[in-house]
Amino acid sequence: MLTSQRKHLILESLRDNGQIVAKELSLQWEVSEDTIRRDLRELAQEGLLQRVHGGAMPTTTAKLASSPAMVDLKGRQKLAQHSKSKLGQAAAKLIKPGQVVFIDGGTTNAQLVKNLPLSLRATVITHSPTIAVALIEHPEIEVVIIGGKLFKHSAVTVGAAALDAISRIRTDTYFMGVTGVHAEVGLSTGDLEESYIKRALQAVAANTIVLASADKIDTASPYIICQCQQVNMILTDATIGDETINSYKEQKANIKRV
Amino acid sequence: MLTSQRKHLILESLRDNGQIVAKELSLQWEVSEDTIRRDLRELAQEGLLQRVHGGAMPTTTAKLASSPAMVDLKGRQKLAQHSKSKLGQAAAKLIKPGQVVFIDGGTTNAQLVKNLPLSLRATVITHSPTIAVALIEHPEIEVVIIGGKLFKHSAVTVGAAALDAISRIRTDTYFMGVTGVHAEVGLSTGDLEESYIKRALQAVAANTIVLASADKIDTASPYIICQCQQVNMILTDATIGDETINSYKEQKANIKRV
DNA sequence: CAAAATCAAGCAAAGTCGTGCAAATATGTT
DNA sequence: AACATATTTGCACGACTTTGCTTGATTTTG
Repeated sequence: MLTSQRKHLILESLRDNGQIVAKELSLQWEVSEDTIRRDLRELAQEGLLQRVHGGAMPTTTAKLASSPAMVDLKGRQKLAQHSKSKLGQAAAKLIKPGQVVFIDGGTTNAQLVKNLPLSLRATVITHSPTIAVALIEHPEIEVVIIGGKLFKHSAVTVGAAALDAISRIRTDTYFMGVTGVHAEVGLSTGDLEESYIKRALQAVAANTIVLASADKIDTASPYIICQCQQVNMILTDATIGDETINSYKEQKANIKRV
Repeated sequence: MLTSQRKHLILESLRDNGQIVAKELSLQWEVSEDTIRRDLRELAQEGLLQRVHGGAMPTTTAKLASSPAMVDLKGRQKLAQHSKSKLGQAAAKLIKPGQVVFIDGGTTNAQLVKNLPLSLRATVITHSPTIAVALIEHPEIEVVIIGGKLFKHSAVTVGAAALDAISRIRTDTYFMGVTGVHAEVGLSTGDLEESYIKRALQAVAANTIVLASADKIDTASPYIICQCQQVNMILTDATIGDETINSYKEQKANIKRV
């Protein structure tokens, strides 16, 4: 396993779980605890996390007096968040008044919800309780929740009950969340159940739009959802290079930067 | 569990409940009381809380000696929080390993969830996305969400879809939330749709337990769910007087104070 | 006052950390 | 291709931290 890849995954895990336990990761990835500790040391040096005995915590949660490293870090976080937020803003503009849309789980789609205007009148169907809670604030949006067994890693419902409920709806647009976008492999996700749900959702949607932040581009996860050209649009970061974009266009995928 | 993680949770719990009881946290997190006491000692050293015999209090409460009126007000708020938390604790103890329970929406039931031990293995069915999100932290609890149209005022799903999903389940215990408890009127709530859902849930549950904080007692809301004696138990505040309790017992209602 | 609960201090076991070192693997140069 | 240089990784070692337990003091409660 590559060092940079590991560091990347550490930060991702920190975002997802709010904490890092060195021993857990060493077991999970079959490397020594020393290696994880070294990674944590270096990431802490860059101000990307806070080391604690046994692992690490996000710097935001850490209650430390402002250190010189903190300024640097906050700027960097803002930057990464900013491009995700841009993506969310662009996606939010695609929802027109009166439409019925399905919003998938995931942090990128959470950004979409954050950017929805409070006055928007629309119907949002979701299988993510997190998204549903975020939409309570919007008085004009009718929210419908797809029930089922809660898959905790992604915080969305899955299983037969969810599939059954999905089969009884039709939506204008489906905002699909993915963990991997790859020109040859296609769109992919980390859980088999989820991949079935995503295909079912695509089948009942007139349009499917994928929101993929830069870190998802040119990566693949275990379970393939469909090919890139099978969705109506892939929305990604402005930071992605021209040649990368072209590799997707060669596959006739409709990929757009914002 | 990481030390720093635990300290953050202590401060969070202090904000939520207005007080810390060392023994309770040691039971809930399955660490020795010494460990909790050590954490409290160190947090007190940093001035983040005020140690008291048996646990800790927020520093703000202690500092308010200056304005007598404010002490009273803040103290009352803290007290109200504390008694709600007590109710949650008592209810949490009623859930036994392996059981299948339905947890209704509402702040009192949210307190129940906060007090569930992390190691509890059980199945929780809910129609509240808020409750579902709170349970993501619990690794051993299987969460099932009842889908439907989201009723925003209470943040629970309602409607035909929800009723249909409810008709297909059976639970050991239903923790019902209400907005009114009255000896003559019975149990009531503020929304018609919700009252139907609550009756349906009661019908599929072997036991129904009502959690009612002091402010609900002897009040009535527009939509009646059922009579007080039709549920297996009504759990309420220790602050309720004996004569009030007796007025319910005369109706053969099983009301208990904690 | 006396029983019960809570507390602090000290101790030992287990867990975690940093440093130095050597083997394995990449990278660059001749 | 052969060699030198740099990076990465796992291991060993001693130092440090955390934790639960014991003991005896202190506080609370009836």
